[in-house]
Amino acid sequence: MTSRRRPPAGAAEPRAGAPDEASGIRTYRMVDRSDRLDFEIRDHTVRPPVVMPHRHEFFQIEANVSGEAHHVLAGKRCRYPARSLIFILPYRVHYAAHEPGASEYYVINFATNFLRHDFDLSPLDMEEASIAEYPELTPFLYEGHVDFVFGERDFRHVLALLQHLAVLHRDRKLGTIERIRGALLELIGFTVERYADELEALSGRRVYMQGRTDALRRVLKFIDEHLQRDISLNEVAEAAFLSPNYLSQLLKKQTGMAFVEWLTARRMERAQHLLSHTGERIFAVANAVGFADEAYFTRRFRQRFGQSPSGYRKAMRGS
DNA sequence: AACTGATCGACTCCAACCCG
DNA sequence: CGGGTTGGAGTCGATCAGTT
Repeated sequence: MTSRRRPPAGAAEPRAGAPDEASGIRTYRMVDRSDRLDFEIRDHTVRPPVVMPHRHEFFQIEANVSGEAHHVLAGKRCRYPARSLIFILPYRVHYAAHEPGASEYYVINFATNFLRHDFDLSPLDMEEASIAEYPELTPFLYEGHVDFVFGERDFRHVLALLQHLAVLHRDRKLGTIERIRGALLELIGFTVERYADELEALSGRRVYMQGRTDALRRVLKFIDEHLQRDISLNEVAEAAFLSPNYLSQLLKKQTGMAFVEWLTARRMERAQHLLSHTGERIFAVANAVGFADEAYFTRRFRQRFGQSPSGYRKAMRGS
């Protein structure tokens, strides 16, 4: 971001549960749903689930322990019986509905770079990730095509992992994050192993939940490649051979986010990585993710994550 | 070094329109 | 009907200057 003024939008930085007024679909951030910005697990006693179609910027795994339920993913009603898991990729419109008062369930939320520090896929590119390169994404990619329902014995293992994660999350110390990551990978890996045949067959047929236009793909690629400098809507639109206004609408429709919102989200994800894994000064981190003004960067960071960049760095190093 | 306040203009949003 | 464009009004993010 150089000297040019950078822009806003009616759809500013998502406030708690980003209101998408056009569609009524909200986009939640970790800070909206969790005290922690990296990982959270909670059960049905903590708070009711969101029962309206919504998206989030993070990964989500839901586990229905008992009781009738169903979930709706991208408008398609899917099974979600007792002893089953559902895996939700960032930005997928979905919701789960449980039988009132009768269901027991767990919800796990985790940030996009929680499993791998070097995770470099843009959220929308995740939908077409290779399962050889990103095996941990497999159940997320094929949610809606496979019902991840377990037998009693297998689910005992799943439930034990969930309970273990809940205990770890409740009392974090130095090293706990690594244990949480390990247990989470075990949960995902266990699921992938149990459904390996179906998942490999789907992967072989290159079945995806939804395709996106080439134009949008060009846009997201361009944004990711130029995050570190000033990018204007006009420039991106030109690179994607679209009109700026149409690009604005397209992005909103596909992601629920306005151009600057999306750009800032990607910038902040990269900033989080730099803060937790390098000793770069705040000024340098701000510059590296395209903010010429560290002050402004700090404010946007706090707005998004509920804490300052330095506070975030301390928290990450301490946990 | 990190953060806040005040200001201004780039961008979003929306409705109407074109085109195939 | 879906993909794309146009144009104007109002919003809110980027910046500079100042403070902690």
